[in-house]
Amino acid sequence: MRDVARTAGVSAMTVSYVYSQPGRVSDEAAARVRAAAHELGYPGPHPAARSLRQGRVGTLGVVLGERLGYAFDDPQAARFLAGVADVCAAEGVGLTLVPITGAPSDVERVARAVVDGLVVWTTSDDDPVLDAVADTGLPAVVHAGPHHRGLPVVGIDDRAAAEAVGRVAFTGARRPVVLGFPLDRARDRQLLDGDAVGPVRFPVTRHRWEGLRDAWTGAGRPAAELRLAVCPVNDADQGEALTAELLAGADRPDAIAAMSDELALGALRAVADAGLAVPGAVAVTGWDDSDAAEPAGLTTVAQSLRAQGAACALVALGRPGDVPGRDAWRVVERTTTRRPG
Amino acid sequence: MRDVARTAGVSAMTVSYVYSQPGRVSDEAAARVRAAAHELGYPGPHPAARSLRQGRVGTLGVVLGERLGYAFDDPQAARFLAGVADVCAAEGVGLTLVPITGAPSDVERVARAVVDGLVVWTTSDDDPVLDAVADTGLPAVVHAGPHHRGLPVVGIDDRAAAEAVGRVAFTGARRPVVLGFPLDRARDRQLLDGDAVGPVRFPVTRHRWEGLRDAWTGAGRPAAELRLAVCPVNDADQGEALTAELLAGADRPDAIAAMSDELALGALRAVADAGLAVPGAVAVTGWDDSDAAEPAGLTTVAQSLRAQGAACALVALGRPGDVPGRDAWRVVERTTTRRPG
DNA sequence: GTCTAGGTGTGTATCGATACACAAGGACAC
DNA sequence: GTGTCCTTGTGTATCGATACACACCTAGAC
Repeated sequence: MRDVARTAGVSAMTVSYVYSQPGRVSDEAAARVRAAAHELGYPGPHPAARSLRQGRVGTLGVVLGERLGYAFDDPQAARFLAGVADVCAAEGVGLTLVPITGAPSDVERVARAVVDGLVVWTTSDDDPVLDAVADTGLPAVVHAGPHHRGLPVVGIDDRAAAEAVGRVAFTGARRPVVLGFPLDRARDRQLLDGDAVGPVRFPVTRHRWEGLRDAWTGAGRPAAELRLAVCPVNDADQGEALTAELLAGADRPDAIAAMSDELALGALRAVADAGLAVPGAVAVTGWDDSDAAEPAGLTTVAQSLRAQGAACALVALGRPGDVPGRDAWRVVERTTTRRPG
Repeated sequence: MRDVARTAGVSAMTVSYVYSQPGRVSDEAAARVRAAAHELGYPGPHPAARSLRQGRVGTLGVVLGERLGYAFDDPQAARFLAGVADVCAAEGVGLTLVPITGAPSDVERVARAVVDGLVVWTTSDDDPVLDAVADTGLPAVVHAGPHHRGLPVVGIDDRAAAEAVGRVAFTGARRPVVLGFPLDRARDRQLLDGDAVGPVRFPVTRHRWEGLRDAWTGAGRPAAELRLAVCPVNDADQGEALTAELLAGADRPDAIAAMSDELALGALRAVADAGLAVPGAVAVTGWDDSDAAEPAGLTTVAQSLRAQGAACALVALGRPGDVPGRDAWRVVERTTTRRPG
């Protein structure tokens, strides 16, 4: 920049103004500066230097607690991120996915992120990344928990919603199964009896599980009867495969409450492949009311991950608007569940 | 940082080393520094300052030429970005979506992006963002064109692939239609006769259109007979709606070559709804061989957007590895097209 | 003729770190 | 006793811009 200034015969400040406040400089001086910049191949102000001086980067960080590809593979994450992206676009701010690998160095990666704020996609209670986020001192927000060191949390009351949808899913059922997310970061695939479920480290998984269990035990049934099948990955294929196994095994399920529409849609495929009737032989519920839920007639919990993503983005940009409340959900009953009575 | 150094009774450099090269400092000094940092609430080195000094940010920029949400809405973009994200994760680098709105200020946004390299998702020939990308002087790469000021381009030979799949799609057809992407950034929805197609500004659209047209005229048919239906948005609903209109109109199509699997799957739905047989009454082809193509029996062009995304990321990180060649595609014939003869 | 206002240009300090070269001191060999 | 090496700490220069206050000059008002 100094060279440009010299060549144009002006001071460095004038060059700076040409780029940052074009009105501040006379047309003639600006023309000379631009000519000199072109001649010397000066590409304009260096972004990092500008960020340092201005104390503003112009980008919002998102921490996924998973490898980056997850952002585009997991449909729920993608819906959430689309909401974040909407706000970023409106505010003219970039969106940076902070790289996470699962290694201890992740903490370091968060600390190095060049961003103006951080959004954390829901993670486990014991994820060290949460500390790193809090340590940055940047405006930050956690989606759907856990609560950690006073970081704000945006999300619905998963437990209440789970209990409500559970009551619908388990109507008339005798061998119910929950098709769920991983319990902890090990992400093991497993099938557990309801009284054998150990500590659940992911708050979303925990709350939904507890709510569904409450729905079952609230009807006077023993907790052990409600089984939990854990899908390591949230996609329809996983849901289909696991459901197929369950249907082929003893104690064929007659009600499946899934923690996502993707898992539920996979379950529906498996049920259809097994030649069983829905909801007659097997009732199925999902979670999210994604686009595919309605055509499939899937009973589900409607919440807007996109709206939640947008709300998180606003909070992390230091401009909290209307944040959807913890009660921003409802059960949408369609045709994959039984009517009471 | 200076305050921390003073409090710990060491120099600023020692503090710096504690964070950047922990082995370089004695345990005792490091402990004092950490204590002082904790006491003063020093969050560790400032990322922007560090980036400025080191000349490295640790993040890769992606320019989409569309509003950010597009990244998560458009399935092709998402597949491509998943590939970019894979590489970023492996390299421990972040992924920044550069905000684009369609306004002239987009150029400015690219210039301000704090990144180490840039990947441009295919855009129109006249997109000013390309100039801005070249001006940054950062390592950059354009996916699938256009070629611009020597920026490297990664992608397949769309025209050759289109001609190949066109020959399959149009076998035995008399009223073929191309279900295509927008022609220019106006993104108008329209239905054109083959000889009335004006300049096509998106290279991908242009190449696929030209290839498909070649396939038709190469069979000795007049160009005007091949119609082009433009879908503003790449999703199944658009493909379905537009196909439904075509099927209801005069000159009911008997072959539909779509520029994406999403559009093709929508077209299949519309054909099924109209009670027509595939491929008997209507043949259909897609593009990409996405996950849904195989179960649907869709004939399509197989290419790996994910692999292309990964290759682009490596190039933009200044570490070009094996870039998939322009011939990294093939036609996968399934059951939605007719057999010749 | 003087005073005020507004438009332009400049200088200095600063944003917060790190690269690099160097110095001090101890351990060790011979 | 001295030469070498290694560990550990320090100082200085620098990365590349911008905020802010100030100086200058020209108009116009009265």
